[in-house]
Amino acid sequence: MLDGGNSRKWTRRSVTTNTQGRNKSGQCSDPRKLRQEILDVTVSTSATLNLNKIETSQYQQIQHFDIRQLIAQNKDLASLVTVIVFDTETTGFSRERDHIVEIALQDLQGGENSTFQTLVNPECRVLNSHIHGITTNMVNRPDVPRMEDLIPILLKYVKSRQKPGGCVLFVAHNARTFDVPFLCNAFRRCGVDIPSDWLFKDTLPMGREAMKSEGSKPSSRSISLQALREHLGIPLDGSAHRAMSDVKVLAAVFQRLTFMLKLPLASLVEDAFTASEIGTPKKKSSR
DNA sequence: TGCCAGGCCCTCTTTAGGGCCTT
Repeated sequence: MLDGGNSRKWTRRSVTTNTQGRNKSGQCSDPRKLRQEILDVTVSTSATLNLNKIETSQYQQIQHFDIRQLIAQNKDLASLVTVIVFDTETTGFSRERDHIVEIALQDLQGGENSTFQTLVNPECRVLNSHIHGITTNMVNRPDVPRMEDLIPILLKYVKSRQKPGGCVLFVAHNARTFDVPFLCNAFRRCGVDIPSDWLFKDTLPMGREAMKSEGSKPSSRSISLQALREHLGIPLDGSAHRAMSDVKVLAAVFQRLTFMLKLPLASLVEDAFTASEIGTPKKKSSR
């Protein structure tokens, strides 16, 4: 159920989300319309956010989820697992100092509402616009959601894609040391826990393994997302280093890698990690 | 003044160092 109750106050400032790659300014004052627009991901959306802490906490109370128990019980994983490829653009590499400026998701089961994309207001200057083309002026605006505005929407969107009693497998390139720590820190700053039924899969070691299986020396071939895309003959759709464009590339790369490595869904899920397994940053080593 | 990201993997290796990957 997406509504989650009717007694909440709708007082947050207006924001703009965009679920298909284009941002459109504008506001919506009707909460019911907001709900409809957030889920209507085949068109650009604009929204006034009215979600409060109480609503967010509803998602934090998800019961502990143990996918390994389901595997042991030989449950039909295809009917339980939602695979979502995602990518984040940030203000830099530091998970502590830098912030997310764009996030995009694609549910691999496809169909209506299968993609979600939005810019994120980092509330700081964007100094690496030369990388992704996202400028300070594009995101430091009242109609672009801050992370605390976005999290309830994101939780709702993912919940809307989730299968009853199932989990979500989020896939990203370098997920373990980049996207997931950034996501964890963004949630932590907002006082929200990553749901325990969110699992994560990193395609970086998959790419390394696939190259190895082809006989390449590990050090001789790049396993960056763009290098894998070129190697696998996948066309670039949009600009590299924009979140949705990279998500589309990664979705194709991920499916090719699972085929090359003959990885069944159970294996993918079993090797996945949870947000709680992402440790706190270590002190810089002496080397 | 010193720091400025962090984890994984490879090798000229494991009591270490350096490159890759993400923005």
